Amino acid sequence: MTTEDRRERIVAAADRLFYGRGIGQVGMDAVRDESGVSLKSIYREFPSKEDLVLAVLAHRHAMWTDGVDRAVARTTDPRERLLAVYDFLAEWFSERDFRGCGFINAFGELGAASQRVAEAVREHKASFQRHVDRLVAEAGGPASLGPQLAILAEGAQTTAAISGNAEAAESAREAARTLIESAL
Amino acid sequence: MTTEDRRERIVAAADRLFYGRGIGQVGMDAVRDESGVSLKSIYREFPSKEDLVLAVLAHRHAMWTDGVDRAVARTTDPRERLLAVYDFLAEWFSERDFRGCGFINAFGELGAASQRVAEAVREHKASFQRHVDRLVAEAGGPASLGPQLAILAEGAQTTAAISGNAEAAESAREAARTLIESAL
DNA sequence: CCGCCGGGAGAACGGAAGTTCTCTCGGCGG
DNA sequence: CCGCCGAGAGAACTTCCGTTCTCCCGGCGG
Repeated sequence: MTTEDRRERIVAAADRLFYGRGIGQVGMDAVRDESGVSLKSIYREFPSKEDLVLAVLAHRHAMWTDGVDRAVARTTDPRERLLAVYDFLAEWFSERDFRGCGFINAFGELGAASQRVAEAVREHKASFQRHVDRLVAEAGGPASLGPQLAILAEGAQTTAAISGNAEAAESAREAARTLIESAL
Repeated sequence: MTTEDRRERIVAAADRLFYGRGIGQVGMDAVRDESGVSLKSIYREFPSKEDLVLAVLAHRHAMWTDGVDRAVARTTDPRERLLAVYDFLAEWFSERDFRGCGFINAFGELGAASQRVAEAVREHKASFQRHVDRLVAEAGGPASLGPQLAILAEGAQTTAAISGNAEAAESAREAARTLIESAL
């Protein structure tokens, strides 16, 4: 097993555990058991749990960005591309182990204690906002529309996580459609 | 000092600490120091930390509900009453120690570990949804509008918390206005 | 065949935190 | 005045967990 393999295994295992149970509820022992990599090797790759958390967030960011990109790429119509974001959310929400946005969860838990985590979360959200802004610009919408659409996406995530109703994505999509039509 | 006094002091202190730092980052010793009530008395009122967390959430729920009610009561025009929700958010976001929705934070941290906490958060959000639905009904809006407006409020909270820009409330309010006008 | 070394298993260490216990004091009823 | 009880101060106990260490094996170069 190569070093890269090990790194990926560790991050994938930690992601599953952190996301599923909450970061503070997961000990490094659990990461070892889930990944099959010894504590010694884990600590060689990630000098502290915080470093592992940051790696997990980076991994999640890549996955999320990929997912949105793929959904958006399914069409070329600028308006449909904007709405595709909510289609992606709908798919995500209906996954069996959906538990809200991992970044928001991490922020609520560690944002006050770890500046690095807080910064990673901020950057993730800023990146999403930039993406939405770009799609809005391509659709010829006003700059004020970007924040509104991003807020809808955020709200859908927490609503779906807490009340467990995946239809939040439909409501958000509907609202987005209204906002877009009213702005164009 | 009466028993009620003590209970309130404990809950108020715990609320400040839990909300400001995250629940897991606050020890019972810190609650003792902040409240000035001995551990023995704290544990007489609240048999476990989880019980204290639930009391804090109940307290927060009452505060939040009061705040929304007061903002809504400032006007009688049904449409303005709906928008007043976002005015309340704007005030809240600009408070110095705003750190997002305490319920969402608690849910991300403990939702998977504590069913009681998860249930309290769900009930809080459901209660807010009912409130919004009622306001929508009074304004003569369609049932589909309630969830959309609630999602906007949720999204504004996490957006404001993470990116630290209180203007999220303005964006949400703007979006809400558009949705309302388009639905009536 | 032999030694080296990367990695796993798991014990060990140190600190933090939830919970309980002991001791003490001050007020209040008899 | 005396004893009792509620409450605070703070130590003690236990468990958990982040982190490190020790021991051992198995493969790989000489």
